[in-house]
Amino acid sequence: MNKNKYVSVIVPLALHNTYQYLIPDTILESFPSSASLIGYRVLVPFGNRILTALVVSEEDTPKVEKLKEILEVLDTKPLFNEPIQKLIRWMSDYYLCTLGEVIRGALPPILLASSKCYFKSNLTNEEIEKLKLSKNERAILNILEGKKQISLSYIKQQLKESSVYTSLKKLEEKNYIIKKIVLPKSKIKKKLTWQISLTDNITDDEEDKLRKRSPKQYEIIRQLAYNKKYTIDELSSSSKTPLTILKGLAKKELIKLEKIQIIRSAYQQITPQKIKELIPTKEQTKIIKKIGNLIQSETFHTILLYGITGSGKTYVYIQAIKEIIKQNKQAIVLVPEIALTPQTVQRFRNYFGERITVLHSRLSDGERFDAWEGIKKGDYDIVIGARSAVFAPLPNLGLIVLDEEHENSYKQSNPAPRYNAREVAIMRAKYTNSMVILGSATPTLETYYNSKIQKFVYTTLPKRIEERPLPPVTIVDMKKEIEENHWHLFSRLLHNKIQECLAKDEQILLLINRRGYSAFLQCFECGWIPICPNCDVSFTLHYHPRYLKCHYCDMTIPIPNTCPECKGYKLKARGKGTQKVEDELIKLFPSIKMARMDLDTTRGKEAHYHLLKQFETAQIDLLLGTQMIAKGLDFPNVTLVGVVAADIGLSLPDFRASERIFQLLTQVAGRTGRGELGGEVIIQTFRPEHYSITNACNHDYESFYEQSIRERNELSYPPFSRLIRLLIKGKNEKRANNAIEQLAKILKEIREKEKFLSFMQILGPAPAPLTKIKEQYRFHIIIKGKQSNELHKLVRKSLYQFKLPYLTYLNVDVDPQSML
DNA sequence: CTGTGGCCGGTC
DNA sequence: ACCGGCCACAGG
Repeated sequence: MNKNKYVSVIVPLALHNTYQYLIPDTILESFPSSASLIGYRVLVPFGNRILTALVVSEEDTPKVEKLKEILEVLDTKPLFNEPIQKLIRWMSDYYLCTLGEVIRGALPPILLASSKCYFKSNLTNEEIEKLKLSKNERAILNILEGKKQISLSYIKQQLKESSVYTSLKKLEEKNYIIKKIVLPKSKIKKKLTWQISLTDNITDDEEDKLRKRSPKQYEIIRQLAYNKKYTIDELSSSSKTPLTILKGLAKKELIKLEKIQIIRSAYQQITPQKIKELIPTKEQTKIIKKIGNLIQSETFHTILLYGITGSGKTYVYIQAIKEIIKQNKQAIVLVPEIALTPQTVQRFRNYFGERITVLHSRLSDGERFDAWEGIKKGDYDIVIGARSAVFAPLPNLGLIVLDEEHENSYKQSNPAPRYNAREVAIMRAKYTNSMVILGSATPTLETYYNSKIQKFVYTTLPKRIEERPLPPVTIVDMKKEIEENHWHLFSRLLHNKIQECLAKDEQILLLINRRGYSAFLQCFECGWIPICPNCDVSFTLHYHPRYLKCHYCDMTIPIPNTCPECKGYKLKARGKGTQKVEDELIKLFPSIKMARMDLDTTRGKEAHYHLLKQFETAQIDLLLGTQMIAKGLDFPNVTLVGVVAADIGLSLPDFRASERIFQLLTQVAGRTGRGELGGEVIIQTFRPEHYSITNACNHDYESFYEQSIRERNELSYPPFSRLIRLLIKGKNEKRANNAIEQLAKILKEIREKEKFLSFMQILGPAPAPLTKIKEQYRFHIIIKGKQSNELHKLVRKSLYQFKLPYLTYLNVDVDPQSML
């Protein structure tokens, strides 16, 4: 009946508008008249390309005159259910970004592919040389010469700045090149294989016949006797089993031969292991009961699970999930960085086997697609994943667990949507009447505060399992070490402890706090430091092999022999990078078996997994690393944790600096004393009196909280206020600077005009602490206000009036984590 | 006149 | 984001 003929879609770009299209009759007819296309993906022409877009509404009248038609409907079911659609709207509203940006952040990239342009040359090399051509045209033809087809993006990349479009168009007009537009793949290929299964028990008679007449077929039947089902590659014949043999068997109806889909999964090597059922502690039982009651109520709640390191939080998650599954609902488990936590995946596998899948950014397109589809179909009860798994399309969500709730990897800082998975999880739970469990041994001040004011339900595990004590922590005052003329990377105490540990065949974790810890080069005559020309930060010195590298733009240069300023030769290393610590360790303990775990050594897809496996199987005595070794590892044989320099990062211009140090130290200290061997922690620092360090040393979260929250209150920082950061960047310094001035002016004008906004503080404009990254100059404004909605109103109104100048870019960051 | 690069604004 | 169109300027 009066079926709507028009749809409005959002395109996955930074555009605020929705765009309307006509549904062609052919498509209209193929759907029942009652069906709605809302939430479906469609292929649409947009400008001169083709995009995957998402339908958000239907209309029976056109909004503008000339409408284009939808090319194709890509889904057979809405991609998002209603709560997720609501969540997407909320995100665009709250994080001040477009709907297009939100769906780009929420969907696996292949689901939003757009068309690609390719070019092919009609000419041979000699013909090109004879022709009269412009510089650009010749360059393009040279790129295309002898190649099958070259993508537009590659040509643009090769020709850098110069405008290629006019040249390409001319060449096409002259018929020298052919343009080809390739539509986005609407469906990713499924991986298929043949599955062979025994139809019935074979009679002796038949078996006999087979053995005599067709030995190859007989061989297969014999194998199937062990296991009723095989895929074709699993059949353990010497060579590949020819399909014809199987077909022969199928014809005799002895086996069933079907095509099935192979689910690509990144975590196949993690198979369920038999485990003995744990006996919960009294505290665990109490919390599980409390959470169970809340789950029974089927109403939205956020629960803080504050449990010290090693207190058995994962067990509580597992029991809560079991409860959810009983209600025929599903759960999401968010972990900070999945590559670092194969142990967590393993534990969930042990409990839930095949009903769990993994979702994170390192998956291949195929793996991600398969996982996504499976989740939507209801093949899984549990999705475990990093930040973006908060959008997993579980049909009947009941619970979201955020493990290590304090981790800042839950906040996406680039690109937009600059969201925090913790807030998004809470909103999603609200829209679905679900529960959220935030677990941490060092909750963020914001979260702990929320539990104090009863916004969150507070639960706690104050003791370690099996009554194991927290490890004793010793602070070594490095100032004293130097006063006593012991000028070394390792204090005498830490040195001795490492030695003892090695002698006892126990394992060691050594933490290098990377922030500001990297080594750099300096001329000892004039003080010159090599600075990256693109980013205005000092180059980091690398040792094996030796070169200088900028950690912001990856630019690499050889180490200079002489100082370009004073022509002196005294260029020396300053600071202590992980590699330098490694060298020092080898010098002190020549026979030590160690591994370094940092961004440089864990590039590969499974590098983490292998490193940790080696550590687990004691092929390594000492694991040296940055913050990543502080996260969630559970190795009972680790009896010593050393922190080389705890105070690095403490004096950064960031109101969260002391919180981060406290979290880091508490977490890393928690990596030991997890087995019968016990353990201890040595923290080296130049500021032994700082409350982040002393409180971490005493395992005293409560005192740390009291002191920090007082500070936050006095300075009116979160949770007592909200922040929005506006950053403008551009290659042209003056232009970017003018733009931020302009924006500040508008903000201030609006604040004056609207009385209720008069309490908003506008800080800046100022150059950002990192003034230049990748040749772009950066300026920012930070806006602070008590009320989140007023803050949003001010910024939204200002952005509406503000026109961004050419070649400058604006980042809006709501609740920023970092202001550098 | 053409080629090129900067700038602006539209994309249903 | 990406592209087409407009304009100004250089070079013949």
